[in-house]
Amino acid sequence: MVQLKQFECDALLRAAEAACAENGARLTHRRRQVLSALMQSPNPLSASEVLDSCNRSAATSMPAMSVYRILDFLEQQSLVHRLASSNKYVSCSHIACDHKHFQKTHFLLCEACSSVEEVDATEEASQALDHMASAAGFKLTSQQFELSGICTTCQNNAGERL
Amino acid sequence: MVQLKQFECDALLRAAEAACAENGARLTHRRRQVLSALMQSPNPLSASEVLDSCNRSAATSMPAMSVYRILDFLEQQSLVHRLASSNKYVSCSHIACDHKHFQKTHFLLCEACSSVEEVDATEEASQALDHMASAAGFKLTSQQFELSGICTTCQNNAGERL
DNA sequence: CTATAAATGATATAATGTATCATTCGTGAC
DNA sequence: GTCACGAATGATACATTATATCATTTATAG
Repeated sequence: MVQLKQFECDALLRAAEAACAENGARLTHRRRQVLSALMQSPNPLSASEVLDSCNRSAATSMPAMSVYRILDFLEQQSLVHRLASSNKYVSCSHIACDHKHFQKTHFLLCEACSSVEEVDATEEASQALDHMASAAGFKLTSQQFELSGICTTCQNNAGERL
Repeated sequence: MVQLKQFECDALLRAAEAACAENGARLTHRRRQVLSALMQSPNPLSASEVLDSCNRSAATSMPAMSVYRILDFLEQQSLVHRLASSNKYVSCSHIACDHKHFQKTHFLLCEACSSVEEVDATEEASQALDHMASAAGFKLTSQQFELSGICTTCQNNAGERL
């Protein structure tokens, strides 16, 4: 997950608008504010962090209520993902491309810098997990997991400090 | 995860007491109340559900504050686990045996009945996930994941209803 | 028995999320 | 254009969940 430059952000917002339109929904001003707050953040944001971010960068202040509503909306549109483990939100990294969200995406969470990487599941991993679950009689319904670790950057930083 | 009979519960409480003693900690009355509430529940419980459960089954009412404190304590002692995805707690299924918590345990969460199964990670799955993560430059620090699915019982129930 | 630290009780307050209804805005019918 | 309608937002109240703090009680060692 990388902080976006303004022109990249604009392009994504246009793509998001198109995605909404396909579903008969609209990407309103408020929704755009929330989505771009998430797109511009290098880390996942909680609802109130989104609120703060919106209120810092805009003239008219956003009601807290709206943030909750809009995050739900954006999640339904698959424009943002909710990370259950931290109850925070990230903008989807597939807004521009037309990945139709196979439900085989995982999130790698860096414990050091809190950055998030959205990765496609490998066949290998999917099968291994399915296999493990079925040994306990479970049939997995979701293949969207949140895995904790340390990202490349932070591994390097740790090395340098030694 | 199965609701425990009273005598099983007592045996586990004794084992838990011993585990605490090893760490120089005590399993007090209040802590015992909280732990047995979790052991007797077939599902994970939130902090306030634990509180309700304690207050239903005891004469003296427990302050809410204590529940938070005690859940933290029990988690440190590895007697209960916190499920990040739902922010609920389950009693550890290894209290009696001396699994020393290799950090290679996963939780299978049934979406239908909310029951939880604690399973050991397979080598296969561990490797596949490590491999997937390292392809994105991540080094996994935890191998304790929460996987959503449907348990055997609920699969069968669904079949019968058709 | 007493000093000490740990644990609990009690209270206040912060943080987060939901329910509800009035108002505004965008869109299509006319 | 403007009117009616539904969607979206604003505003308020409230419920739920969690933290901070300090007084009190309890267990244990000396």
